[in-house]
Amino acid sequence: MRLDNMLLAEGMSDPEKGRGLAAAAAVAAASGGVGVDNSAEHSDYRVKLSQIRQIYHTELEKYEQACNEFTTHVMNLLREQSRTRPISPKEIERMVNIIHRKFSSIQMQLKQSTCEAVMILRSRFLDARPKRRNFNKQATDILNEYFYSHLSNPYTSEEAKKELVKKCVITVAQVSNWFGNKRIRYKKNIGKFQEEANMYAARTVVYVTNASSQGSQANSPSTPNSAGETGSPWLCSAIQQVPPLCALLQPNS
DNA sequence: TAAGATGATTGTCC
DNA sequence: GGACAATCATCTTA
Repeated sequence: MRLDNMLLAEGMSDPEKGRGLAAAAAVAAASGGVGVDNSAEHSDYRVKLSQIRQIYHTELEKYEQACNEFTTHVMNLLREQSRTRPISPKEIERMVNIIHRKFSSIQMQLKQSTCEAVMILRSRFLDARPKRRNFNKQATDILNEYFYSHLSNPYTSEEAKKELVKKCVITVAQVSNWFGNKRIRYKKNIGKFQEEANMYAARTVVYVTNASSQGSQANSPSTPNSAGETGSPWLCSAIQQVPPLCALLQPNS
């Protein structure tokens, strides 16, 4: 019963629907007019689902035909035997029932295999984790600028997060992930990030200098938290191990 | 193609 | 619930 429900949910119970979808999906796939990877994958999924559906119905028809043929064959045999011994209608009915039970158990196996195939297909196409994409250069730049200009306290407030989300065109979770990864990787290997830190710190210095020379306050990144700030535990454990960076980040440098 | 870089996930701690 | 640390999975580069 559960198998039937699942097959019904996947549209397996309607052979015509299967053919129609298969044709539509095949046309979509062949035309190449699929806008995004996702829908391309989904059309591939539909094509494969339709193939499974067709195989299922072909096999089902075959089994039904075989069942009928075998039943007829056994009936004929019984009729032959009835010449030599008396065969009651009950006995014939019993034999037919046995045959039908056998074939329905085979059908059940077919349904089970079909369900398994559909589930594998689903897990491969629909439930699969989306592929990772690197952020674009601009987004990485913005995130790095914020990180290095807030080295003394590289944590994002809700507001800053929202702003970074807007600027980088990524999600809040991605911003949080990025900062989480960055903090850990920076701490683990400050030496490796020194050059990068110097570069972004220099950028910030230039930016702030330009901004102040124009008589305006720097507004990007939001609420710039002077990187030269002292007293932060983070600063102590991280930035102070990079003397050139420290020098660069001194307020009066 | 291997190694390194990087975004995402998971488990743990506070 | 957020931060951290370890790890996974994928991408990029030499």
